[in-house]
Amino acid sequence: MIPDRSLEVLRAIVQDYIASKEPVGSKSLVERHAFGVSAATIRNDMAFLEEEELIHAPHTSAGRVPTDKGYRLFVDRLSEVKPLNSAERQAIESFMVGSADLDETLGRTVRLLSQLTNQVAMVQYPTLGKASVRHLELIPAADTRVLMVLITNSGRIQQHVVELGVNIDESFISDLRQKLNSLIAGVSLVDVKSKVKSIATGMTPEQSKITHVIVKNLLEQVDANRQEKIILSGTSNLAKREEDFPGSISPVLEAIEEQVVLLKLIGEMQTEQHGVSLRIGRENSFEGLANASVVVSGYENQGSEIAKLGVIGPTRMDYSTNISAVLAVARYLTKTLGN
Amino acid sequence: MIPDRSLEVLRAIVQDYIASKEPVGSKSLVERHAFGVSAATIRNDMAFLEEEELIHAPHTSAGRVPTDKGYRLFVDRLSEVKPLNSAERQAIESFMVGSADLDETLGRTVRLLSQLTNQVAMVQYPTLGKASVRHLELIPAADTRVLMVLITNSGRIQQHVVELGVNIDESFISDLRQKLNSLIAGVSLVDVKSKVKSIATGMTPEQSKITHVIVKNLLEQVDANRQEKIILSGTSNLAKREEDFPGSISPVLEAIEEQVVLLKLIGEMQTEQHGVSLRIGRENSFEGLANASVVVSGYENQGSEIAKLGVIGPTRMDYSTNISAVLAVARYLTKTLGN
DNA sequence: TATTGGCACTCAGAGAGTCCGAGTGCTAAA
DNA sequence: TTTAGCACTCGGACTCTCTGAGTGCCAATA
Repeated sequence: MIPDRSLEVLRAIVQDYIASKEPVGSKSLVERHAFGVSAATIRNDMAFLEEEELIHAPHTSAGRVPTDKGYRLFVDRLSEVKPLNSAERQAIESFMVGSADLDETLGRTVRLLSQLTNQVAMVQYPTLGKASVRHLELIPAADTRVLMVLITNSGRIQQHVVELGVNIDESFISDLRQKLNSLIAGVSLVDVKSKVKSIATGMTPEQSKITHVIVKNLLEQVDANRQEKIILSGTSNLAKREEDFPGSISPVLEAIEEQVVLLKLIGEMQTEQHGVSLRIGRENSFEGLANASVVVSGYENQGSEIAKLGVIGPTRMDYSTNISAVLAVARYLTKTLGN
Repeated sequence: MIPDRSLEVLRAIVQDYIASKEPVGSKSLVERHAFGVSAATIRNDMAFLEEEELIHAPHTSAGRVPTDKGYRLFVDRLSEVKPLNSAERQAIESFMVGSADLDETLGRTVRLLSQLTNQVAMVQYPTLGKASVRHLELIPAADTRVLMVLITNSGRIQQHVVELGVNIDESFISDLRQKLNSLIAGVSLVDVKSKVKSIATGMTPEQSKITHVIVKNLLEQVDANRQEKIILSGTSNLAKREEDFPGSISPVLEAIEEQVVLLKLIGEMQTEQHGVSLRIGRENSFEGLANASVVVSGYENQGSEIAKLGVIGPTRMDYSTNISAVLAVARYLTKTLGN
C-alpha cells in the first residue's frame, strides 16, 4: 500500500511537472505545496515512489518526472474531473448551433475539440460496426444462383446474387439458411466471421464447397458495412508541443495519418471509469505513440453508443482538462444528434 | 543579362545545396563540377549572383544558399524535367490498378504521390466549376415521388428522392425530363441555375409547382457538388524534413490543415510551363508557407481540367523530381478516369 | 578584359575546461 | 518517523580557444 502522503506527493509532482515542463525536485515541491514536512521527508517519499516506478529521475542530480504508471495512478485515483469554465461552455454552445448535416456537425465537433484542448482531436464517424445481424435470407434464384439478402438491425438491407457454379439443392440451401441464422442472428457484425468459421464441419465435400462460397459472399457483405472513418483536426498542435516528444513528432504524425491505426486504436479502447477511456504512453500498442496519450469517449444516438471521439497529445498533458473537454464534447454531440 | 557561366554556377549551387543541405562554397563547387576555371573566378560569379539576389550568404564566412528568386530562375530556365525511373513507373502502375470508385481512386492517388515524392501530397476533388451535366434522369418511384439522378461529366453520380406532394403524371415527368436535359446537358454546373430559370413559363400552375420542386432539388444537387475538398497524405514527411523549416513546421501544418487555405492556394495557381504551376517560398501568399514550395498540376477528364493535385515541401526540394512526379501522377489519374 | 594566385580577414561551430546549483542519498540526532 | 546536516553528483550554462571553410580584394597574368 502506498501511504497517503506519498500519493499527495505524486499528485504534486504530476501537477507541477505538467505546469512547468521541468523535472521537479524535493525543495521546490515543499515550497509550492503545504505538506507540513521538510524536504528531506519528501525525499524519502520520492525514493519510495521511485521504487514503485511511479516516478523516475532522468539523471542522478535531477528532479523527478512521472512515469506512464505514475500518470495512470494519477488519473485513476488522484485527479478529479475539472468542470469546464463558462468561456469553454459558451465556446461549445456557439460552435454547435446551426449544424445541418452529419458531415458538418462532426466537422465542427472535431474542430471544437481541438481548439478546446489544444491537442489533436479526432471524431469517428458512426459505423455499422455496432450493428448486428437481424436476418439472413437465401433465395434460390436460378439454376445455379441464390439471392442473398442481409438485414441488419439498423434497418439496412443488402442483396447480392451468389453464383454457386453447381445446381441448387433447395433443401440443403434451406437447411443452410436456418443454420446460418441460428448462428448469426443477433450477432454483432464484427463477430460474424468468427461465428461462421466452422460451419462446414460434418458436411459432404460438395456441400462444404457451396457453403464456403456463400459464407465468403456473406463476409464480403458484412465488410461492406464497415466503412469506418475518422476525421482529425489540430494536427499542428503537435508541432507546437514538439519538445514534449523526445526524438521527433514524426512517428506520431505517421500513426495518426493512418486511418487503420486510429481505428484499431479506438476500437481497442473500451470506456472505463468517468465515461472515458485512456491510454497513456506505452499502454498504446503502437510504437509511434510511446510518448503520446489518448483520451477517448463514446457518443450516442438513440440511447446507444454509435461511435467515439477523443484527443491525442503528449503523455505530459493536462489530463483533468482534456478528460472533461472530451466528455463535454461527447455529451454535446449526443445532444445535438438527438435533435 | 546574366552570363552563361554564372547561370551554370547557380545551377550547380542549387543542385549541391539540395543534395547536401549545406551552404555551398566556391572551393567545393570547383571540386565537384568541371567549370575549367579557378575558385577565384567562381567567387566573382557568385558575387554577381548575390548582387542579383539569386543567392545569399547566411553569414559572412559561409557558403551560399539559393534565394526564392534563385530557385525560381533555376526551375524556369535551368532544370530539365527528369523522367521517372522504371521503379517509379511501376509503382504508379501497381498503385492504380483496380481502383473502383472516385473516392478510392483519389485516395490511392494521393498516397501514391506522397510516397513517390516523400512530400505532403494533395489531391483536389473534381469540382463543380469545371464539371458539366452529362445527363439528368427522373424516375417515378412511388405515387408522389420521383428519383432524381444527376450524372456529371466527371463521372460523379448523385441520386436523390424528391417528394412532389401530388400524384405523378408520368407523361409530364417524362416531358420535363426531356426538357431539362435539352436545357442543361453539356452545360457547366455553374450555369445550370441560369439555364433553368424560366423553364416553367407556359405551364399550368399545377405543372409549374411540380417543376419548381424538382428544379429546386436539382439546384441543391448541383450545389452539393460544390463542396470543394482536398485530401492530403504524407503529412509526416514534413516532420522528417523538419530541419528544412527554420523555426518550426507548425505554421506549415496549420496552413495545410485548413481546407480553405489550400483551396485558395490551389485556386490561385494557374498552369504555367511544363504543365505545372509552382510557388516558391514567399511567392505563396500565406505567411506560414514562407519556407515551403508548392507544385501543382491539373488533371483532366473528357479533355478538360476538372481539378488539381500536387505536393508541398520545403523550398529546398528536388524540383526536377517532384515536378515530374506530379506531372506523371496527374497524367495517370487522367488516364484512369478515362476508363 | 577576364582570369588567377595570393593573402589577410571573418566567423560559426566544435571542443575543452570551468563553474554553479539544484537535487540527491545517507547518517545521526531529535 | 521526521529532520537537519553534509558530502556528492552531474547536467547545463558559460567562457575561451581553435580550426577551417569561405570570403573579398589586389596585383599579376594571359
